Amino acid sequence: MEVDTLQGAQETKNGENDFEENGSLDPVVYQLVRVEGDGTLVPPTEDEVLQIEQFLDDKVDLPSIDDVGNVEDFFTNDCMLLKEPDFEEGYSELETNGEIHTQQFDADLEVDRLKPSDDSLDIPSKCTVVHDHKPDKLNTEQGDNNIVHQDNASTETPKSTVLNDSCSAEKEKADACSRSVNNSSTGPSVSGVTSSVPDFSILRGEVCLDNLTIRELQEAFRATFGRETTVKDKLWLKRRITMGLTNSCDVQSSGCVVKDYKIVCKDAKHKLPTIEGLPKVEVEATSLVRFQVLGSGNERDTSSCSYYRSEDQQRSSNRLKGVSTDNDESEGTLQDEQGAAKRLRKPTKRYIEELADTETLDSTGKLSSPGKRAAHGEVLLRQRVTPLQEVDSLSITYPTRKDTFGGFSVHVPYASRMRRGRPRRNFISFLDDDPPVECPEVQMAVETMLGKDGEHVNHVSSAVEVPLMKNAEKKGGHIETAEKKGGHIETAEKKGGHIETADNKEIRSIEADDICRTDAKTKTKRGLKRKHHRAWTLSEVLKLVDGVAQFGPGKWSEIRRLSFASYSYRTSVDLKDKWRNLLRASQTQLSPENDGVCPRKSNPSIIPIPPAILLRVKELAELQPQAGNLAAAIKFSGQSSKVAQGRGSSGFL
DNA sequence: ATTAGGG
DNA sequence: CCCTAAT
Repeated sequence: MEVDTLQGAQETKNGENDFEENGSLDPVVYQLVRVEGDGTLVPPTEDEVLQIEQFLDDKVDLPSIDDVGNVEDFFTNDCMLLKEPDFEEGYSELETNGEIHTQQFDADLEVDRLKPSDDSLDIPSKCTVVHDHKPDKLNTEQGDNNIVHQDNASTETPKSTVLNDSCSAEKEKADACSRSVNNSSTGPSVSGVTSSVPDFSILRGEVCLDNLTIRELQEAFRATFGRETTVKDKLWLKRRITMGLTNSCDVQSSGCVVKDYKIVCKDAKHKLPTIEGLPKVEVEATSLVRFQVLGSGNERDTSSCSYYRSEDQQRSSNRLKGVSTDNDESEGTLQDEQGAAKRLRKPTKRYIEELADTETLDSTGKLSSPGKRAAHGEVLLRQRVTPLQEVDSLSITYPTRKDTFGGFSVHVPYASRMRRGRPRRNFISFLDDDPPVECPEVQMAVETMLGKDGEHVNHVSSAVEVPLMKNAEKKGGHIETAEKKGGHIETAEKKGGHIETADNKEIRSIEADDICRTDAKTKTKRGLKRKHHRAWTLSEVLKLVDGVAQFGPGKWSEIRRLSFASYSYRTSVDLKDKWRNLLRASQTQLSPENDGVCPRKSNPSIIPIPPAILLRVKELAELQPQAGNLAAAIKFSGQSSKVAQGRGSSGFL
């Protein structure tokens, strides 16, 4: 047997980094290793590394500028990430300093007075203690793999009882929640159609999370995250679901209503206390967290619950049945038009070259049949990877390096520390030199960044800071001045050269990736250095979806400017690509043929995109009749088998 | 410079 | 993600 652990080594700083003092976390250096049965540490595979990094990434991404000021919620969320009780195996996070958590909890409690009973503060009782590896105490916390593990279990074993129960429960809730609209039965009825597909209908329409039973909450959780949970904790579930749907840690534990996968705040009074300190623009400006205050504060949840219910559920039933009938006709005709309207392009140069290559290879006898795409692809791939020709392509041959931590000497792949690392630069100088007096948001943002910074900056070699400036000059400082209203940032931009601001409220430091990328691009002629693959975060996906909902598909540059201002590494092309993938995913993964069986489930390191989001994607795709699914439908008609199986990278984070 | 599409 | 055509 083997146990996978993520071992963390903390660099102690005499409590200087206490949260209370400067708002930053204790820096923790994580290193991913695999602990074999005999206790030896073995470097992980690249996939594992990436997976964990993604996990960490996600965590760090959470308090993105949108959530400036909600520090306590960041912690809450952080705790939740670590806390979830229903874990069994997989990677665990070992933290050498158990006090960190309690610190966080304390802080959380302190700030979070309105939610004194917030259960998410519970310290997990199922912590496993790993001994002897470190002088400090080690707490294992829930990792990432377990999530997937759960998901597998859930997809493989249909739980009819749960579904049935949720059906009846849904009715109950409908009764309790609404005075009219008795067709609510249509909603629950569909939930039984596919047993293995999460019942997203539970999130369809307007649902008061407060009124759900634990089981319903669990179902909603499953609809949100695509995996099951055994957590019995209502508050936890509610918060988690809310966070999932709103993609924010800025959630409240009660008073929230889900309407079509979006969190609708019913009660303005329930707003978090921290928000009051910030200008309202801050909250409203974030397209992501759209707290729509429906009605006045004294309006009760139940009253408006039923309001949207009827039409929503009708829509949902239609949708779940597949493409509605009346749409079929119009879409059919539209398809042709669209297909004709689709951009035509002549074969690319590369395509021609590839053909030529194939032929030459074929003539030399190295490649048997030029028609076989697979073989062709392999050849091309090999050509691309051949290391010897490009000496400076450092990415190809990284064996392992010896690394020591905790007195252990371990071989660690270079890849694991080649990149990663969030902000690689401390803002101290920036703060000192350029005090943004009039802009409290910026101040808070910087502080938050510092908090984030502290987590990672310590294990980052300072070497990257050198090319940073150089790079900043080259690329104009990576500054996004899209909607800058005041000029006071510009001083900072001259100094730091790595500040990206939009709306005067989003600040972000350039990542080493950017540097590597630009460097590679300018240095080496043809980008043999690929942009580092950054797995799409759930939050990013949500931002994208929201952006599309807001600006419409195709407005990638707009979306990037407004919704992705804090993600300098996502280009508009990236957004476009991701959206395309999401579309595919929404069409394959949600289709009944797939029977909800998550494709590629062989690889448990990949988290499937929550079905709820996919549904939103699908909605948006249907809503925008111009392109999307129609064009795709044409295409799929040709090679439907491939698509039906849902291969390809779509649908996963 | 952006967008769409193929790979 | 990358590349390139089209706009």
